[in-house]
Parts: sequence; structure tokens; C-alpha cells
Amino acid sequence: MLPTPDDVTIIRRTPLFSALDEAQAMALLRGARVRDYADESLLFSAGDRADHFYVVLRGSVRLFALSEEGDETIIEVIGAGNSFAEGAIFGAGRYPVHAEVFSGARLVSINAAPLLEALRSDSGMAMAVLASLCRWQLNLMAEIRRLKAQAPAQRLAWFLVSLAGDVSGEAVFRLPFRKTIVAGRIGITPESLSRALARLAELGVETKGDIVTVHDVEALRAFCRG
Amino acid sequence: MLPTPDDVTIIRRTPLFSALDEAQAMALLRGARVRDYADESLLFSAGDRADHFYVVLRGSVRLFALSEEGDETIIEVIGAGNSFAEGAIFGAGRYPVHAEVFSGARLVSINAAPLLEALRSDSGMAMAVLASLCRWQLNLMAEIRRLKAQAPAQRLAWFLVSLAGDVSGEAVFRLPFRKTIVAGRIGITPESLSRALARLAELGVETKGDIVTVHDVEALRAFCRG
DNA sequence: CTGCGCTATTGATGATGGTCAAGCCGCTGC
DNA sequence: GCAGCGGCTTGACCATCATCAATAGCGCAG
Repeated sequence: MLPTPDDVTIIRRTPLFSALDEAQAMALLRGARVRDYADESLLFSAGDRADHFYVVLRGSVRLFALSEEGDETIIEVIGAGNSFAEGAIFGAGRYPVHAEVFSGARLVSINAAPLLEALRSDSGMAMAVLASLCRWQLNLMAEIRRLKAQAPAQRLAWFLVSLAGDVSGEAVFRLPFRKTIVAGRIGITPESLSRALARLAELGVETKGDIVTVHDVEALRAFCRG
Repeated sequence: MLPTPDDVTIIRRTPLFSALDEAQAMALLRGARVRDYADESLLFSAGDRADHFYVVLRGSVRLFALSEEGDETIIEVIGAGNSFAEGAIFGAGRYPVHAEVFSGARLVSINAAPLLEALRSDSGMAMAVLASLCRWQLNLMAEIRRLKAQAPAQRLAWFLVSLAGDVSGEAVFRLPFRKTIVAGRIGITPESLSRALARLAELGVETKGDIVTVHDVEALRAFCRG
């Protein structure tokens, strides 16, 4: 399916595309295809030939690695308005991780060929892609920092704060995906997530199902630091 | 100081430069300066204007973040034959982390200007830099995976295995930096590192000062997995 | 040689995350 | 309604990591 005008609006707002002008964006979108995913579905596996990259229009996608025994490690969860796998196209030309869409997601897949083509002829395009990869790099480094320096409960707090956004005072929102996934995202087990959420109640965090109420976002932010 | 022919040889073997031809490499190296660091020394701080990137010719450099209280979190340690901070030049144009060279290191600093210039006019350059950033991305993702999926002792084992290289059977080598740094590198405290090393003795790992003897690299590799 | 400073180790202790196992809740389909 | 299922929670237990504190080794300067 071709992108609707609404889809294009979202695409143009992604970090990658927002650095491009109209003509550059349209060149990339030639051959782009949009798809809705009613159910969970494997998008690609690690080692697959990387001939597409993606923009999440709705819902989310999780990137993960699998151990030999089949245990999965979540590397990253990509939410709406972000592109991913653009990096895999260069370098090895293979996806380094597995990707699975959550049910209800909507993605656009973009061919690698026009991108590689544009890179050859258009230096502005190169800068845009480089900037996009740098964003990734920053995110990953920040993630490493959190994993090394913060206790699981603090990482959870950080996760909630980032969901709450810029609000100060009270925030109410819903978890963007199943708790099992949230736990994996933070790097703990589902059991620990339950307990961590219970402990955060003292700091004014209530959870009912996937609805979270943070009574004092500032207090949570402070807790993230120590 | 200008790069010696030996320096240039090392530079040309880095992932970034090996994708470039002679002329492209020389264009980048215009204005490059080599420096030996007798002592530890801060190279740049997070937030500094990113107007150079670096290649490690000898020794190593550690990239780290600082908390408000001054606690440091090691993000990565860069060894000889690798470039770093090339990503910081795009995107925000500021270094995202602090960098400190270890005593005895030798680095070459390369101006951002010729790189940005070359990117505009030379699409091959863009591909080389993109590939280099992708390598980074892979490393960082692998690191996240290890932090999430492996216990500290396993991470230590992995670290030793990666130092041992492709050998099978016995390997003897020296730790490339102080144990405190090794501990930070794998995300544990120095105390835990001591104990973890002691426990690895059962698997045939002996340490005397910074000399490590691994009697059966294969066994260690197996231990990394579980 | 001696003393200082830094790094590494060792010990004791407490907190907490993982694991295994059981129970609960909410949904779906019959 | 009820059974069954998946996801979530709870509990008990154990392993282990961080912390704090003390000690031991080592290099170096005087």
C-alpha cells in the first residue's frame, strides 16, 4: 500500500527525513510501501539481507537478539515517528538483530536502493543519514550508561519519566506495550518489574493495568539520580 | 607533530580509513597532528565543540560520562588502531561524553573541516564514514546485549576471551589497562572484579599482576554462554 | 631504608535481583 | 457459566553484587 498524505506527514517529521527537502524525501519514498500489522509479526531476522529500512507510523517495533537457547534480549523498542534499520544498509548489509512488530502497528518500508543511489549523488542526503546514525549512537550510549550506573528501579523510574514527557506535577499515561516487554526493555525480569513498581508506590506511582499515574514527576526524576 | 610513515600505516588500517583510497585519506590527514601523552590527560569533555576526531595509534582512551556527584561511568575504551568521535562531528556538533587518554598513549587528531568538506564533494567518503558509524552501532548494541543478558562474571569472561583473540587452547596476555578500568569497562566494581577473577580460577584463569593466563580459551568461551 | 600514595585484595554485611513455583486476574470461546 | 489460557503478581529461597572498612603489595621520593 502506498503512504497516505497523513503517513507522509509523519515520515517527514522523523529525524532522518526532517533534514531532507521535499525532493530528497520523495526520491527516497519511491517504492515505499505501507503495511498494517494486525498481529505480532516478525519483520526480519538477524543476518537477513538488509534491503529495506523502516519508519514506524503507529505502534512499535522491538529489536532483539536471541541466544542459542532461544532466550531473547531486547535491544531497543522503536516507537511511532522513528526510523530504524537505516544503519544496517551500510556496513555489513545485513540486519544485526531481529525485529518484530507489535500487533496494531503500522510501518512503511523503504527500499535501500534509492537511498544508496541518493547518497552517491547528493551530499545533503549523506549528512542527513549521518546525523540520523549519530542520534542512534547517542541513544545507545545513554542506554549503556543507564545499564551500568543505575539500579533497575532507577531505570524503571527513568522509563516512566520519559513516558510522562515534559510535564511537571502529575502525569497519567498508559504503558505503550505489555509489561513483559517493559521489563525486557529495562533489562530486568517481569517479576522484578512487578516488585519495582510496587516499591515505586511510595514515590507516588500508581499502576492499574497498563494505566500509570505519577503524582509527582519531579520526585521521580530526582529518584533517577539517586 | 606530523604523523610519521608508521603512524600513517596504522591510520590507513583503521576501519574508517581502510575504506578510502590514498587521495581521500591524505585529504583528511591535512592538518592532522600527532601527540604522545606521557600522563593521563583529558582530551575533551562532554559538551565541548566537536571540531576533531581521533585515531588511537598506541595505548588507549576511555570515553565516560559523569554524574552530578562526579561518579564516572565508562562507556567504552578505545584501543590502538581505532578511530573515535567521528560521529560527534555530525548531529549536535558536540562531544556527547568525556574522553581521557591513558598515560603512554599516542593519538592523532584530525580536523573536522576537511572531513565535512570531503563529505560534500565525495560520495565514497560518505559511505566510508557511514560504514564506520555502523560498526560503532554494532559494538554498542552488542554491549547492551551483554549488559542485559549476561552476569558480571560472564562479561568478564567475555572480556578475557576477546583479549585472548582467536587462539584456542592456552593464551597468555596482559591487561591493557588498570584493573579499576577493566571493572568499569564491564560494569562492576573493582572489588567484584577481584572476586570474579578469583572464581574464574576454577576455569583455568590465572592472574599475576596484569598478566593473565587462560589455560583453556574454549572453556571460557563456553562459560560466556552459560 | 622508610614512609607515602595508589591500587588491589580480602572480609563482613546487607540489599536485591533472579529463579522456581504457585496463585490470581481478565479474557476468550464453548 | 465455566474452563482454559496468557499475562501478571506474590512468595520463598538462593546467589551474588555493592558497600564499607581494613589490609596488603608496590612504586617512588626523599
